[in-house]
Amino acid sequence: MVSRTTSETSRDMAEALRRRGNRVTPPRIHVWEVLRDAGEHLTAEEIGRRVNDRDSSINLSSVYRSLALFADLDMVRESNLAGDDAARWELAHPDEHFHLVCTGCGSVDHHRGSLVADIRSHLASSHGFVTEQVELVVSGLCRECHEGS
Amino acid sequence: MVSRTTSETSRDMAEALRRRGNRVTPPRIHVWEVLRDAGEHLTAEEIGRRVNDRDSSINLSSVYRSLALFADLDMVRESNLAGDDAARWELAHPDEHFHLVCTGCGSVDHHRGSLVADIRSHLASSHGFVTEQVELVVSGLCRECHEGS
DNA sequence: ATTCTAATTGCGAATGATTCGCAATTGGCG
DNA sequence: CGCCAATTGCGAATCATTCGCAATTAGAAT
Repeated sequence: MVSRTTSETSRDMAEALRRRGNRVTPPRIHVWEVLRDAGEHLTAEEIGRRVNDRDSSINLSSVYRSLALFADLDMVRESNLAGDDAARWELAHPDEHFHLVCTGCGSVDHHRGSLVADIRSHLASSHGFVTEQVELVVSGLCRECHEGS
Repeated sequence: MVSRTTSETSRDMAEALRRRGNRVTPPRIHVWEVLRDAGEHLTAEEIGRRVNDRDSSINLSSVYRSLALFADLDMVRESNLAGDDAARWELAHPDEHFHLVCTGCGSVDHHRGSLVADIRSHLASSHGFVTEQVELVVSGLCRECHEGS
């Protein structure tokens, strides 16, 4: 069963681009596939490195431009993990999640659950606030680091 | 009734600094008081401007250094509001809150409530994750902008 | 009060992520 | 196959934040 809300395949990605009048170009294809294969959130720099492993002629600027475009189309998501300098990117997922950053081991866990939806409904009912995006980053100690100390 | 957990007065701030062996200097005093008087989150640049209104000899670097020190002592809090470039600062408050950023009018509301505590306890019980800091920024449309459209 | 010394400052230069301008290239419709 | 606006590569520009370092200063000791 293929989801139509997320463009899981490169083909879907290409369609999504063309539908909006954007071209399907090597930088975009590679950025997409790198993000796809990584599964995790990557720095623009990391993405650039991996893209260059596939095609060394692609410039970092184009990586940034591709990411900006995909973000605009809600196909990738940018997040700024706790007090960090560089933004990180990942494929957009329909089910919202947030990040658990462990200050002990540096691991970043993707936490899925109803929390984000709860926040959304809480704000809607109590504040008349229509949520567009929830940016939630929790830092602390994961179970392993906590028990180990 | 004066809170002892937050150093509400400049005197308390001075004590807190000296207790840790830090000096009480003009940059620190002014940064503190500007933040205190503003009540809201300000950019380092904005803080610098206001500090300079009081003492034009104070350098922006010192503003940054003061902020970093206060943040280290948990006396001010840095937050990176939604997809923004510059960080914003405010006095640390013992009761946790988060920010509601309206994409319509640009207003930033401070939302107090149990949500942050809920997140904290949820993660502790279901994930064994000991929360240190919760960074939550919700963007969307506030009631006024929502109704007005 | 005066002295001493490490902490702190002001200044300007460095950094590092991200963006921009622009001429050269190229996707994709006809 | 050819056109032409969209896109790229490249290098320079931004912009917030940080750093190095010599000069200044808070505050403990005298």
